[in-house]
Amino acid sequence: MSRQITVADVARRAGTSTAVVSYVMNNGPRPVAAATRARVLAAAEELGYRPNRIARALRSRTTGVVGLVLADALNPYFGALARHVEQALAGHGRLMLIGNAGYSAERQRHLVERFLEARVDGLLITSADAGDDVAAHARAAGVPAVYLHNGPGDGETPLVTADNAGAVREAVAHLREHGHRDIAFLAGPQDIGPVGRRREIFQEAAGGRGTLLRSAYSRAEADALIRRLATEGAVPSAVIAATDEQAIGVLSGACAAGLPVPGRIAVVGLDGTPDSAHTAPTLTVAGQPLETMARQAVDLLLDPATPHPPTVATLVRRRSCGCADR
Amino acid sequence: MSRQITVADVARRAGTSTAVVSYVMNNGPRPVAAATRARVLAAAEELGYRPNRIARALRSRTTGVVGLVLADALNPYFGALARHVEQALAGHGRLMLIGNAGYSAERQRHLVERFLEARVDGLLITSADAGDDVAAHARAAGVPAVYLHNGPGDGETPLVTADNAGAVREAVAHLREHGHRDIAFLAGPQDIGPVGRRREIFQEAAGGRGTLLRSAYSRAEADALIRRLATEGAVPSAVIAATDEQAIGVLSGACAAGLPVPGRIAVVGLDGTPDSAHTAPTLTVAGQPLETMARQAVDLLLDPATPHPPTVATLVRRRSCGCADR
DNA sequence: CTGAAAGCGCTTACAG
DNA sequence: CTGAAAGCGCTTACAG
Repeated sequence: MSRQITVADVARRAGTSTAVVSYVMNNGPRPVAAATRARVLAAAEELGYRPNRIARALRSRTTGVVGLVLADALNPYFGALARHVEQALAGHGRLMLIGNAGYSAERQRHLVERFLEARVDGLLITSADAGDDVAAHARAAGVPAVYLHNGPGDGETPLVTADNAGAVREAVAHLREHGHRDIAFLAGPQDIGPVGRRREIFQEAAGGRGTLLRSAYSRAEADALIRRLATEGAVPSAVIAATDEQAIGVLSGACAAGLPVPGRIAVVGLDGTPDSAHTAPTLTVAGQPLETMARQAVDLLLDPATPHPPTVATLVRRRSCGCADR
Repeated sequence: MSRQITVADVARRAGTSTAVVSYVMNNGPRPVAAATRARVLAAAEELGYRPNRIARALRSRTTGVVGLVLADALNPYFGALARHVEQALAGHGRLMLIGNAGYSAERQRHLVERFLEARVDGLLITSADAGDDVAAHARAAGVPAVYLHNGPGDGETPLVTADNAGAVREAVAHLREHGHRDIAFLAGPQDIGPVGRRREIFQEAAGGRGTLLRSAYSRAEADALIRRLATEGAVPSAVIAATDEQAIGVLSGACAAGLPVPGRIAVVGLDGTPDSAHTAPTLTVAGQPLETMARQAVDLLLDPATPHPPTVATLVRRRSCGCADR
């Protein structure tokens, strides 16, 4: 691998200056005569010129890279969000640096610091807990940030949230249509963040009649919980899980314990992850518009003036609630 | 946000030169007197100095960033691989640029080109089809590349694969232990790549006695296939799915069609994704060592001399094959 | 052990 | 419309 081809090489071959090469490669900011432009393009092509984004970034102070710090891409809720964020960024010609913080505030800070060193043009934070306000850190460095899913909500940093209230209310109303009066809510270990809010909203919507269950936000823990409830004879007839992960765990736990879904226990999730469409039985969800949320967050990051109407959850009737197969 | 703090600022405050600041920040390559070092560190701390990796990269020709091009992070097999790759890279202090090619050879080429422009230190390719040899493109640019999961296998670019043969054989042997004689194999639409090889190996292992089924590598298609088979009365008593995605689709399709798993149809997957542990019923898999594969690929990328013993699949007995619950 | 200075490959005022 | 040259913030020979 010989020395890399630079603007100087292209300029020489095209019989022009490096400035003009730059103007051609970037379509601006100065106009270039059509003939000159053609010569430059030809020279670049012939030499196999590949612009060095690093040099460009140093000079222009913009890297074209956005950093996404997220809790855990293996959780399909975050994974789907990440996927849609990448797609939205690609639509704007941006590259994505990704870092999983794995529910650790320290690792989250570390990642943000590394991303700032890498001079990302912006930071997207999709975190499980809003432990400390990492966006403030970014802002102090002059880097715009947007929270997606969860944030301190102090109005300083834009925040795109799920429609927590709408999702819970849709789920409760739908289960009532199926005749359920005593609905259980499977919350997380503590009521923090947007998912914590879902518990509050549930208790409002249920008018104090609901049972409260708790497990970690994981399939394994929700699965174990249902098995335990089965041995104790304390299985509710309907459960709304704060997250799809928990709902899926309820499904596998119910299966293991021999509890028919939805016959013995109806289940509804509140995320609307892609996974929910292919469980056994298929999972009814009050689904969040994950793609819209991701796009909105990206648009907001790239242009803070973007309007961002509140997200709205939609009920997706599948089989776990008692609806018939489509 | 005022002007950014540079090595020059730190040097001035520490009463030394920028060279020394660099030596201190990088722990080399020249030694620095302890007292000087302390002054530099103090100055950097006081000024809130944040090294500019872009400038560093331009000069040192190394960015500390690795690009991962993968088929689709929403597929848990690729998603888990990506997660483990990131973890392995983080262990080496590297950042990860990620791009989903989504089964499009063109988008894959585009991503590789963008990553090369961004001057990644290396490229990891986890692709569904080895359409064209993008690693050759990287190598031509002087950037090392490693294929993970699938590659042209011409020996030019290192390749870390799953243990396809081992997985299929374990699955067949185990289903035989359960008394199954006629085992069906759910292959992809065509037999390409490593997953395509699984079909060949199956036919060897089954001694020509197996039924061949086909569907896209997705939950939805496998689900639809099983429902159709149910209406036709052509459901096999045991099926090995080429991918966990398909196996999970079989589970949801069987549930929808009222076919008990494993009673009416036993199911085994060949990936060992995290998802397989929490299906209903839980999915027995001949699992691939995804974390080891990811780590190996990263080690190989960073140091081509790393030994890489062949991966070995392990049978994980769960309920879908007919084994009792743990 | 330390300093002065060149140079990585671009972009962008500035001057023509 | 085009060119000559400065400068982005580092690292690294080179000289002391």
